[in-house]
Amino acid sequence: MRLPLQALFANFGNSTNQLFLTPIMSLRNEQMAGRLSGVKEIARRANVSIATVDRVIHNRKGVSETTRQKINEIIQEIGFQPNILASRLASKKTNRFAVLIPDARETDYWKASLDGIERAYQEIKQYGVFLDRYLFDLNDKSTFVKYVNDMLKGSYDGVVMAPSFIEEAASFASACADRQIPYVFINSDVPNRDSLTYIGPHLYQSGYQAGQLIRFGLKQGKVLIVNISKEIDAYHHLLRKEEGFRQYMENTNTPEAPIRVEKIDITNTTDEAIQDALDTFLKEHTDIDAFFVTNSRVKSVAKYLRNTARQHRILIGYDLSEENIEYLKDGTIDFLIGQKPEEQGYLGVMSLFQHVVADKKIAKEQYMPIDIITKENFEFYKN
Amino acid sequence: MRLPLQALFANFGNSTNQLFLTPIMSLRNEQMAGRLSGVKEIARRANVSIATVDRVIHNRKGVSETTRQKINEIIQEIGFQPNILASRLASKKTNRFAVLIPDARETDYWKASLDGIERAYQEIKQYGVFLDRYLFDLNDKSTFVKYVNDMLKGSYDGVVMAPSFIEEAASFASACADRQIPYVFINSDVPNRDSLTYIGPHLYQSGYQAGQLIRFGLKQGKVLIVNISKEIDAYHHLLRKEEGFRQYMENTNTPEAPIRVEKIDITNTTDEAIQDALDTFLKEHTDIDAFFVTNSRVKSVAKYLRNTARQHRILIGYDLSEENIEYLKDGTIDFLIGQKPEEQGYLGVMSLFQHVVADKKIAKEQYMPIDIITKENFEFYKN
DNA sequence: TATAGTTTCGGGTACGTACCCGTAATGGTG
DNA sequence: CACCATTACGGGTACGTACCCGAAACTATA
Repeated sequence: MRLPLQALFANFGNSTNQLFLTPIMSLRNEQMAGRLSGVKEIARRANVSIATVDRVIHNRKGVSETTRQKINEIIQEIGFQPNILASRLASKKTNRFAVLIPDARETDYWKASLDGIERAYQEIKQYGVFLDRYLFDLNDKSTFVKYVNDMLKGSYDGVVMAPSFIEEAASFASACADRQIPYVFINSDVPNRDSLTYIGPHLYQSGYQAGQLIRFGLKQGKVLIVNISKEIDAYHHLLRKEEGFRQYMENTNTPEAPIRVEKIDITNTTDEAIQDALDTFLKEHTDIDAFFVTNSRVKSVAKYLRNTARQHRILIGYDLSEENIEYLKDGTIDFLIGQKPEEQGYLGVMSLFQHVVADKKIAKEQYMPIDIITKENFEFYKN
Repeated sequence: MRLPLQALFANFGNSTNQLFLTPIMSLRNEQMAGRLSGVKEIARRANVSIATVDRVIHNRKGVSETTRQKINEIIQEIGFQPNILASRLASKKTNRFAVLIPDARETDYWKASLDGIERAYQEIKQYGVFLDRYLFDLNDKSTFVKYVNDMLKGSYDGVVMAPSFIEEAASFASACADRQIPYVFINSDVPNRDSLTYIGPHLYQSGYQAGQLIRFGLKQGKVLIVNISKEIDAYHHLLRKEEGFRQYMENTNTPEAPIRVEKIDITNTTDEAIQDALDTFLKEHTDIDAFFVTNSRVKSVAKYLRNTARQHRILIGYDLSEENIEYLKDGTIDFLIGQKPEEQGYLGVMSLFQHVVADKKIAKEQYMPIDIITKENFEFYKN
């Protein structure tokens, strides 16, 4: 039995001051208030029926201005908050959401994201929410397009999507906007689109953070940035991380302790191709001290470094995949930067719910913490 | 691949009996709401009344063994999950919880914890839960004892406490156990007490993590551990961190690159006393490269280092207090280890709720992630 | 077999809110 | 002043579950 715990009331009210003054007595008051608050009490005080109070609460017509004001005053006075349990139970209203994310076959990053989506769904489905999941093939843009068309026919009340294919995602977003359907981007953003919210990493800053870690451990020397990506769209995101990383180095470089930055792009993502590319490059550049891999493919670099027993000082990459953690454990990888895919999925669905069902304000950007994961603390993190 | 949601309900579509009697719209609603799986449906299938189904669900007596089995089978078959909204609405049952944590005047660590508690309370109070907050004075053990006595008189259904005074907390725990009241420890544990759960940092491991960070940046040299605490109880917790830290150094020390560890205990926590103590110590030990402060008092060490413009390589401490963040921003502090007090408070209350109200299994230990906070990523973390 | 005691079960109402439907009050028009 | 359209409002039922109360069925005993 799962409870919709975090479903509602996401307001982070820090009005704790009163508590310091009256630590104990607060209960009695609230209990009292709990007993005689509610539409019935409002109706009694305003000398009207429950139905009229209900009309005021929901801004429906059919109430005289005098009565409306009187009721609103009482609502303010007793600080009425509707009982969502009863409310949602009584209204037979349902909502349909859809998510569009990559299929999880290739990586457990998207597996984690889907887990978060499921977790959110378990919590909110009792409130009369339905959720369809569309899992497209990252290697086949046409599946993305196909699902987009399906979704547009489905008349959903909200959409969560990972805009892996930027162009197509942008036009989908436009279509949603036309239909007044709120949409949420997770994992990566599409600039200049009026999404309900973006939930994901701050790419630039996470690269910047990687820079700090490398400089902290290296002091001076030569760093190699490794971009491994087949998809040109995804590549765009890697660039943002690279920018941040380079900027950090630039900001902190001094003549006495310089750090030089090299870079390699690998677009064939088979393991052999990656090993070959690294081998070729490193035969020519024997003085690389540290590696910054801009995504979860860091495992392939780790594999190379371990297999060749190549001397290196630092290896940093992204994401808590099982393979990556293995290399973290054996010391090949020094740091992993976590992007909380599970949390992204969870928040994506929840944000929609908060907006559509609970009518809450949603922050335009919800950046994930830039988790620094090491051999010493990884076991306290979930992906 | 699209996962068809309808599949979930496919099993229930064939029962035609009721459909003829029921108007189409009602059926439609039921289908939409996924409510062909409630007590009513079970009652219909078992050919009994709702009341009897209810008796089985709540293990009440007054049902023949035959009927009970039959109903249980149906419950299994359709995977019945009670609607918590309706359930909690119908039962007038209420629960009363209490929290006992330090007053937030001295530090915003406990402020954050209380925020988390409030956030949890906002979410669960509609389920008929009431919460009392007792905020004791960390400098006055008698307030702790006083509140403990108050709480024992209050006949609560559950308690969350920060066992700052170990002895007193332990005997309180015993008293709760006698009264069958579940209790949760947050922030620090009391060994050998059968608490519902412990929610807080893994002290030893967080010290171990600090060790990794210092070695990563320092390679070799001399480190000073700084324990600043007036309370002998709290001091015990600092020791656990120190142990972990020392163990890491021991595990990784090599003759070529040794790191030596010094230590200072400061028991007078006024700012002047701390400054004096540090000054005295460092006048005699001029070769300290790095500092590990075992709690949030790291700000005082940072203040000293900045004011004296003392050359140092690394400063690590605990907690995201505003002051600490200031020193993080200006580079005096290199790393802060976060212990998620807000999350601790939230989970403390929620765990109690899950256990008492929702009857869910709770993990015996819920360790917080050991967040590594830097100048580059702090803005993505809440305390 | 009548009676009392026990077990087993169903009807019905309540929880707090949503919303349909019917009616009284109001306003405007000839 | 009669008529109708419109506005303002109240009564009542439903949502899915909890639980009270009383009735039926069964068992045991004389």
